[in-house]
Amino acid sequence: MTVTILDVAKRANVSKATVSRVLNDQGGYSEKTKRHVLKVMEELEYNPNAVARSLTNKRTQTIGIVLPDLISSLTTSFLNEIEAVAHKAGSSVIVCHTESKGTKTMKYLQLLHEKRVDGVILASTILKKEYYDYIKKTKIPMVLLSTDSKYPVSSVTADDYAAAYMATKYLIQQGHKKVGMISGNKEEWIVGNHLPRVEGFKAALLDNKLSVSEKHVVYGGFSCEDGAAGLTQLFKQVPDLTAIFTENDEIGMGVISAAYQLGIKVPEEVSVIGMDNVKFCEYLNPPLTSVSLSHSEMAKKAANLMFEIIESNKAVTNCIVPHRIVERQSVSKK
Amino acid sequence: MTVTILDVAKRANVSKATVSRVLNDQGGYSEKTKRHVLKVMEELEYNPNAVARSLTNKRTQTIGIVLPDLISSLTTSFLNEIEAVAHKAGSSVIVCHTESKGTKTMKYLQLLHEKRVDGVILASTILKKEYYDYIKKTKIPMVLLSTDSKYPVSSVTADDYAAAYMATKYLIQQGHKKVGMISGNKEEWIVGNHLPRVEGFKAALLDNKLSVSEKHVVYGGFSCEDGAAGLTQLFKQVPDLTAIFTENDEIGMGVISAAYQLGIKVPEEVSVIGMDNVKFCEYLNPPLTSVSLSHSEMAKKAANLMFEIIESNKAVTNCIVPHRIVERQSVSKK
DNA sequence: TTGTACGCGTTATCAG
DNA sequence: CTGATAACGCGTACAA
Repeated sequence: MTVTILDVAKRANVSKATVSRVLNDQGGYSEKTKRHVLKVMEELEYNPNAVARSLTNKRTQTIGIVLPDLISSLTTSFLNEIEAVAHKAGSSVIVCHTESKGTKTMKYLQLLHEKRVDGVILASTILKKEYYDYIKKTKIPMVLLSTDSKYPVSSVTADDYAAAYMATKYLIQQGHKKVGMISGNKEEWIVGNHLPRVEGFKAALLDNKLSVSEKHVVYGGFSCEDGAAGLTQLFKQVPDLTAIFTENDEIGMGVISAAYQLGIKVPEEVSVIGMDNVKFCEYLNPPLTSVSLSHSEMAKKAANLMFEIIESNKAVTNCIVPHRIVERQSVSKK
Repeated sequence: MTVTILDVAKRANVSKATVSRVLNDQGGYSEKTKRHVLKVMEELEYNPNAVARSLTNKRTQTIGIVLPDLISSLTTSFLNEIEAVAHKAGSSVIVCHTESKGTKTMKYLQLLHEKRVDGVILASTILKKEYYDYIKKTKIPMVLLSTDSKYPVSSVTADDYAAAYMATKYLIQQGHKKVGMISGNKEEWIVGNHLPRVEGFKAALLDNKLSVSEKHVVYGGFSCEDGAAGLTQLFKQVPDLTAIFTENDEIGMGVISAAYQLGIKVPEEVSVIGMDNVKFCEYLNPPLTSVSLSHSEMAKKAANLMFEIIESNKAVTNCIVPHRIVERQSVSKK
């Protein structure tokens, strides 16, 4: 069947051990035998078996990433960066896609453990006690991506509160006094029982002595549809609105689209600022001003952290990536 | 350390064999011992080792998917569908991301073989002879997603030629006589040495006795930027243009955006039709008419096909998913 | 119904 | 420098 290390050994008149040694060039053999063995490998088209290797090694050179239903641009940024880093580190990545409600998360954790992945990156998912207990017991190295947690687990996140504050303050600085927010679903993003983005929004308003109430924010989902629906809802709740902060860019895209259909001019009649600074912002009409959370940077950091933990047992590290506003044409002065 | 099947066996006063049997409930044991063994597993928090299992099994319950740099919405559709199907089939998926030029493809194929994946889905990538020879030699089950090939390999694709033809014909039916195309990079999509979408475009024009020449199509990349650049380039090459067919929706998004910035009205001055019918089409200003290739359907089919091949050695199957035009507001009658 | 013993492909530990 | 040989954790004929 498939040629094994033993076949190579026989053909080369050496022992398995020697073949294994040159395979992982560990040294401890003559140049001559090395060349010979290498040649035989060529001839036999030998291909090592990573499964067998992993069994003795206790390393699979594979990490898992589990993530919920996210905007495709986010998912892609995360995946691309992580895969790139992993590949550089000689590892592969298994993707586990928990649907929105995250009931599958625990199952995936178990599955990944069964496959003996070297570590798992948990993205945009609240670390429940159940999960924490599990990874603690099994000692699976884990890093949280884009979520914080009260447990001692490494993480890389953005400062959602501060970013939302910044976005709102920006609007205020442009002269807006009546500003609303379209948020994503309440349940899904609860981190430690609060909504950092909503709180940042409110705080900025309060600090500038502007009116805020529950009427100023509408809760929906994270998609374009929700943005479109949110716009009319928000105007219903506070009719003299002049600016809107949307929890992410898809929502922002939805409101720009809905405004267009409704004949409301952006930014002349309403300004809108999004969040995430996803690629398409630049290509909307008008281009969407957004606060950049550089998800790819977060993902890259998370992946690098992961391998540091795997390889050198690095201590729990929590890192926060910076954010900034990138101005385009969806916000005007008031 | 970690508890193995042997630990369970000892504690339960049975042999490994018995434990193994109840583990895979193969029957051939008394209800009593089954319950007992199960209980012991619980107590010991036994977690099977998939690596060891794979070694004897010759099945890793893992498939690989290799794909190039694609639009994020495509990547996500592909991945989500494939992962869902795989998960239902009790498998995981390893993602391999070959950068645009695809030089890493061969390496990934080898890597996946080394990991002894049960099969690989190759997406949007030309099946070079080198790849084909390799999968033939190694007997890795493979299905092509969104690419055809002259080799006997299973595949699920769209009929790019027909779809492009349909898009162009649609424009013509709306009364347009001067229509151009913005295509993606020449090299990347060469399938059997031709560009089906470009050819479909040209054929539709010819069949309707309209003028076509190399001037009517500009070649660039597949992104928004390329669409934006393509627009001005195309107008330079044929100034009296009234309609544009773009090879994908991102390009279409780019031209809509560029047109807006240039003060060219869509669809009043130029109509544009895209391809792929990606989610965001609906939320552009104006919403982009596009020919739907239902990528998620393709991906689902591909994944299902993959498992049929793995499990029942299904013969080479080539399937083509249908396409249709979904009308929105970016095309007007002339 | 249950146990024994061997194989899966590598790596690692000792000897020589 | 090189070769036996024992793990690694599990499945499975074969035997009892």
